[in-house]
Amino acid sequence: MPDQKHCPDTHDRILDVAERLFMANGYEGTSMRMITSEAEVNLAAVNYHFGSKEALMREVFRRRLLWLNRERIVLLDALEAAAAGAPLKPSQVLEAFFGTLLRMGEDPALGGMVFLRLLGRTLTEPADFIRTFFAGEYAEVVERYKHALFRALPDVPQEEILWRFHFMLGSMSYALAGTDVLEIVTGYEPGDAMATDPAAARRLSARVMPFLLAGLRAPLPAPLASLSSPSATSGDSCDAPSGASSRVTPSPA
Amino acid sequence: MPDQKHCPDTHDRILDVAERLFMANGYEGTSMRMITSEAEVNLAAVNYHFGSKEALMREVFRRRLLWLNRERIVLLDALEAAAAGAPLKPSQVLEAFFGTLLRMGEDPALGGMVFLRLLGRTLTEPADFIRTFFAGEYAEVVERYKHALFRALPDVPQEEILWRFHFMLGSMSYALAGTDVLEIVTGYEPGDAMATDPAAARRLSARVMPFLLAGLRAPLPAPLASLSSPSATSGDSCDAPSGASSRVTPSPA
DNA sequence: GTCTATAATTTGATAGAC
DNA sequence: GTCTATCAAATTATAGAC
Repeated sequence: MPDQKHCPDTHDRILDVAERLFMANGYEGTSMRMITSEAEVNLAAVNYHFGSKEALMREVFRRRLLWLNRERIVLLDALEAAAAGAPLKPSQVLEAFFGTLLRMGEDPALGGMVFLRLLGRTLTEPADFIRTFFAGEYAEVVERYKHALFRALPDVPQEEILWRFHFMLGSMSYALAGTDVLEIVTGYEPGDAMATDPAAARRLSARVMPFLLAGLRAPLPAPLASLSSPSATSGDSCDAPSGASSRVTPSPA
Repeated sequence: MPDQKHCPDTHDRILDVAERLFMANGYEGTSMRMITSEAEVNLAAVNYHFGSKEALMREVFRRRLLWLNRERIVLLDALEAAAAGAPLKPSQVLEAFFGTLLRMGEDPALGGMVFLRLLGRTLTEPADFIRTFFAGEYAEVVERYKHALFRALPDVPQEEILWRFHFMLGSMSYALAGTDVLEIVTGYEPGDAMATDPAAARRLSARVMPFLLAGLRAPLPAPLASLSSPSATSGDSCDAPSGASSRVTPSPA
């Protein structure tokens, strides 16, 4: 157990470089030698400080997710205390969950855009040890926010809310990863300077939050009667009602 | 150039196995030996038929994307011909673009859910050669659908439409990859039987299409005046107007 | 804590017989 | 087209001196 207070440089420099390289090349695409040479530390230092490559990967996430998910809980506690028993507005829940995430992108001390992009791409990398690790790190915060959304949208079936939470995570994850076939949109390349610009988080936030909120409160799909005819199953029933007038109750107040 | 008409088995069996293993383990996480042993072909067969591992990866996608993006163009041509110059409805454009994709998941001959999940996770893997390849494969179809959306939503700034196209791709990509921290939602594990169930595409379609359509037609964000106060930048302005009454013009007819 | 040296495997690719 | 045998390089990890 390395508990010495000396040389926080090496330990943290490894984490910082690993975070950036995992973001740019993925876990499998990044070798220990790439990390140690760029961090200018000895190859054996990684195993000394972290034990293995997998443990390094976990630690890269642990130091960020610890802050993120704790902050999310604190914010939700504060919102619910202020609401005094009343349900929160959907926008409040989304702002607490995704706004906290996006705010990390503006603060290099919290990982900045480098960590956000790493998180975005890692959420679709189903290496077993990462999935297991994430499941543990996210268990509490997901449970809390699920129920906050259930209360915020009492007229939407809970299963539907879970699906939409899923879709919102996807939009955010993909937007953060920032590797799009629509290069025009994001305007940056991976590893680019713009890709790690803290202002990117603010620009993204202004665009994505209305999108997420609208999707979360979308009219309910038809009770999926005719699943036999593929070309008529989806989309057609969703044009006429476009918002507050449909089955979904808008947030109170 | 392998042009012989013999043994389509080996050639195609390599592609099928590679598709499944790349889906489950990613490109870097899948070795040639894993592919050849599972496909029960000789190790040298891959290089004989495809030339290299990178070329194999490209061919895995090429045979699917060729059909997908051609079908998307054909469908859009038909819709625009039927509209006789009038703009399409947003739901028609989404149905042609994403509905075609989801329909691949129901047909094993088109790759089924295995290919859809591979595509979903690969869109966030920014290995250079994959990005370059995708850019070429998607160039035409993206250009066509961009302009179809511009026409379908004449009152939404084009840049905003591009962002929302981006977000929609993200929801879809992430939902297809199916590796979520909300395990309850999807209910399947990667590599699981349920994960490759053709019915999964229909279930997903009924859930995701209304979400995408609502997000695409969300109220426009405030002109982002106060970017200084992070907690008030987003979300708060999006509660009151929840749909058709806002600045976004609903689709014609 | 840092470093050198190296073990033990695995990787993508190829030469050449059949 | 298929196969065996093999190369050259890269990988994670560790032992042991300082």
